[in-house]
Amino acid sequence: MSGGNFRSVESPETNDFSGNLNFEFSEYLMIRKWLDEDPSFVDSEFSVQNSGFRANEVGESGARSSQPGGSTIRGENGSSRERQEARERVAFKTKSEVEILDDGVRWRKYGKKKVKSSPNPRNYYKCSVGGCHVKKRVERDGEDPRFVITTYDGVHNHPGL
DNA sequence: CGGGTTTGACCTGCGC
DNA sequence: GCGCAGGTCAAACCCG
Repeated sequence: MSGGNFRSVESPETNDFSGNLNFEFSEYLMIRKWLDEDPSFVDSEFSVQNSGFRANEVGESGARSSQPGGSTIRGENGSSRERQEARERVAFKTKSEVEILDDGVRWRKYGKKKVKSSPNPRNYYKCSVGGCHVKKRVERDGEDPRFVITTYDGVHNHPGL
């Protein structure tokens, strides 16, 4: 039952925003999901979803009015782990032309770095919500520029936007 | 005026 | 001990 707490990502009825999208190409792949304390999760998750993620173009206007659809990554410690500060790291491979994926969280870019593994630079984002120290890493796939790899690092401590 | 973004510099960890 | 790669911070600038 790995990834049981991640079911919330699927929004079976939250398609209200489907008519407000700039482009409905919302497809993402969950590459990896692992806990800092449980290496067993490494490469344990590999799912393909295509239901509810919103990709906004540069300069989207008010598209962030619908509910996040539960896309907010939150660690519901359903296991024996009581470490609420456990570093949950999830890597997503999203097919989008832009890297601005509105998942209901306000991100503040705090750094950009070019990595050797890819000819494209990597962007670092941090949650601008006070008390929420969640970080996000966005990188374009070097082999498939149309794909964007988004890595979430941490768990949100604030209610959905 | 405030928040957010940008770019370079600096720091840390790991490998050799 | 040094070098490389990755990650983070900070000052300045831009936009709303």
